[in-house]
Amino acid sequence: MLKTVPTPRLFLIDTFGFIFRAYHARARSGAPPMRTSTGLSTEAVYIFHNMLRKLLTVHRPDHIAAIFESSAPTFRSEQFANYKANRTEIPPDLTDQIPSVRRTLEALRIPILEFERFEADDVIGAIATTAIQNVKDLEVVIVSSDKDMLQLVNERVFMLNPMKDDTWYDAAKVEEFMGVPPNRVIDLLALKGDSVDNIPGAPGIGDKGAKDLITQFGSLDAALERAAEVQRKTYRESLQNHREQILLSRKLATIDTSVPVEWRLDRLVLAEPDTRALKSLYRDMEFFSLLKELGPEDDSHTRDFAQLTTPELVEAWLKTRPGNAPLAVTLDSTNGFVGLSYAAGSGRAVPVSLAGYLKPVLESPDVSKAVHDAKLTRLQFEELGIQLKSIDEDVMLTAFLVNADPSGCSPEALSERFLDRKLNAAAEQQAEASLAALQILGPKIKGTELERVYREIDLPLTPVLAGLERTGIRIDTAALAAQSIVLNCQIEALAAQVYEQAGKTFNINSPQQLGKVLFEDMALPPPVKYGKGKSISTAADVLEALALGYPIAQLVLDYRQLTKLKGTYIDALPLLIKPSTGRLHTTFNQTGAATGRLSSSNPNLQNIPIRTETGREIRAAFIPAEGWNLLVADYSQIELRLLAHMSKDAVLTAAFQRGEDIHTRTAAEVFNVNPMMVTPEMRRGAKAVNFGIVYGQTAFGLAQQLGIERKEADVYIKRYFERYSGVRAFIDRTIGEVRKTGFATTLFGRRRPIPDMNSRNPSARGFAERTAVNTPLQGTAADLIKIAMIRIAGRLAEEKLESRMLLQVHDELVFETPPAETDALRKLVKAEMEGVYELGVPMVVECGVGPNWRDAK
DNA sequence: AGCGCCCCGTAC
DNA sequence: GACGTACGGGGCGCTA
Repeated sequence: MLKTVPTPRLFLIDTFGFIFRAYHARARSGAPPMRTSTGLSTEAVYIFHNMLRKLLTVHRPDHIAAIFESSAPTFRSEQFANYKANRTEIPPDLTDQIPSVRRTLEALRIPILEFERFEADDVIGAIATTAIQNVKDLEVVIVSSDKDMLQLVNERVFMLNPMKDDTWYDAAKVEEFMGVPPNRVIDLLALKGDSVDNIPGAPGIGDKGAKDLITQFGSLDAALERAAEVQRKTYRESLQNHREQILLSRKLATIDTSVPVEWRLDRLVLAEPDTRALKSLYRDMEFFSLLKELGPEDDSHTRDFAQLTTPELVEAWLKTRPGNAPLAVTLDSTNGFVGLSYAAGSGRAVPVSLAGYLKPVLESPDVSKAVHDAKLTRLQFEELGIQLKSIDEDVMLTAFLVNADPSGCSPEALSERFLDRKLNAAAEQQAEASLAALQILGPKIKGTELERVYREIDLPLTPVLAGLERTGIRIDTAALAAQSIVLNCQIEALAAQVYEQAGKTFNINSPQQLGKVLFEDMALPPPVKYGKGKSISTAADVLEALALGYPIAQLVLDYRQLTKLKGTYIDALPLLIKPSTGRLHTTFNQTGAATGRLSSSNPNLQNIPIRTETGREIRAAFIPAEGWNLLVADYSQIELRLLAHMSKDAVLTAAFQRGEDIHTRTAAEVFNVNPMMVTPEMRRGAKAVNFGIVYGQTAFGLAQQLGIERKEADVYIKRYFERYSGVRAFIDRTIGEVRKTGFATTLFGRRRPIPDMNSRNPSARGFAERTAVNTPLQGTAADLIKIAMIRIAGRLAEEKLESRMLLQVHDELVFETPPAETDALRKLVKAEMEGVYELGVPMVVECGVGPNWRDAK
């Protein structure tokens, strides 16, 4: 029986022709450019990749090659200076994609052919011609969207246009499409020209004319010879007068199938795709859906290059590390790999299942570790039962000290900024990137005050914070559940009243709808202050101003407060309790605030309510371990004390030294009365002034805050600075220095760039100036409490106390403590916090003990 | 449906 | 325009 053997086929891809057309087709379509998160264009790669994939699956080529254009000048451009002149302006974002196009081909294991000085067209023509001459029965398929290529079509050469719905061209199809058979395509082009390739053609003869002339005379040569017979005057004269140009055009349009290219069919074989390379490409290009298709599991054998998949490989690799080299470590928990590197190019990934074999090294105090985020990495390894030792470098913290930009410290941001490359997601590459970034960032802080902040504050704080996070805090969920029910009733009742007053129902939560109801439907007097954007502000201060005259305003205020507390805290917090510990574990971020303060998230435990009664109920749900106490220690007026220290203002300093109530003192100064005569109202005003000074408040803001006239606020501020002249001088001096250096600096040398100090925009400049004054105060306070935390944690360990530090809230620390230790802890904490650093004024810490956070006061 | 931005409100 | 530093929820418009 006869077996039908499929005809072998060689596919030749016109690479540049394709990506060029694909790019422009997409650009013309008006679709937004496809880019990675870092701005790298990817659409040409994407389209090219999809074309290849379809080609490979639909046609299953046995033989294939992607032809690349020579980057050097070609013999054609030497021959005719303007050749393809209109095509040479390749947009830069397309040029940028060419290396990735190459990677795509390499990953799909499609052979690449490139010959110096030859056009892709000619190379394709030459290969197609020699292929069918030399290999019996072989068919050639040209993959191109360039109609010029149709001249190559014959009974064994075909063209496939992936841009045009995979149209398949054999000789008949060429004739149908072009109106002439393949061997006359060059004649046709010679007459009609080609603006893209800058082939001039015959002036006055277009598509239709060219086709008709070739059909009528059978060929261009015949048409030229018998030009006199042409009826239409423009055609006749064009043929007669532009003979040279037409012949040159034909020469340019002719694909030169005789260029000497050497190739071997057995080299142009399609192999299995390199999955590892494909994944890496997809990651870099952010083709996440394609990445997902490949699936995570076959990583183990496709990544064997960088992967240590057996204990033996792990042991062998570890031995390659020079004894003194710091080891960069990452843990990619999503994919389940530990990343390791001790030098550029040494990166390896170890499956988490084999992490145990790393334990001796990771836990060795003699092997120095470098990580991106010490606190996170420490906690991640604890989950694997590994206690990392000697974490001597934290790249994230180093980067933050170099540039206090909360958004610029992620591995991705650092990789892009300092390594000028997109971060690959593979664990071993992350480790390498950490090392590389550290090599650039480390020297920037070496020998400066920043290095001391790093070595003495931020880095030693990481295990302390890890402890706080690991411990978590206990929550009285039953109390919160009960509150939720009560609040629900109250909220519903309030909503009903609001709807009744409004005469309709609407979404009270929508400031937009609320604004319409209040100021349009109900015609309440709108605030002088409008919202920044389009809609009228319905902010609390606006509603407060209306509350006396219009009951609905107060109802909305109450509604807002209750829904806020319920949504943000009462209902949200219990959901975040970790089942394995039954407690709430926040994350403290050391690079979350530009001043050097910590921030807290998931949940944010630094903004738990305290001001309102309902809010305090929430605070009461934060409780110590069964039978223990909660101890709260907070710095009294730390920022104003720092202001006294830094400004050396005599009045402020004396007031703190005498242990006076600072707001009463300020009231006495500003209102020029004896402290005994200060009323609560006066003290309230003075307190607002004191806060305002720290934040750089203006008279307008103070007036707004206190509900007084601007002029009156002006007087307060003027008197304040008359009495506290040292503060005035400090503010002026600080602004001057920050303007000069561009940085605001804390007492310990932590610094924050303030770029807008010389801005022509008065608003931006004002903002910069306020920041310049506030940052040293806020930042120094942050430094101080961090140092205190490190010392307290040290003493808790040394003295083997069971008490645990739970939370930090900027100027406050929260502990849980067994009754037997409570007194000792109170003394210890107070001493360490107050004695953290000697200032020109005393530091005062107030401690409270209680059964919950609200009552520990 | 998911993302980003705005408004608003909570803390220090 | 007007008070510094954060985080987060809900609304809402945009994009896919």
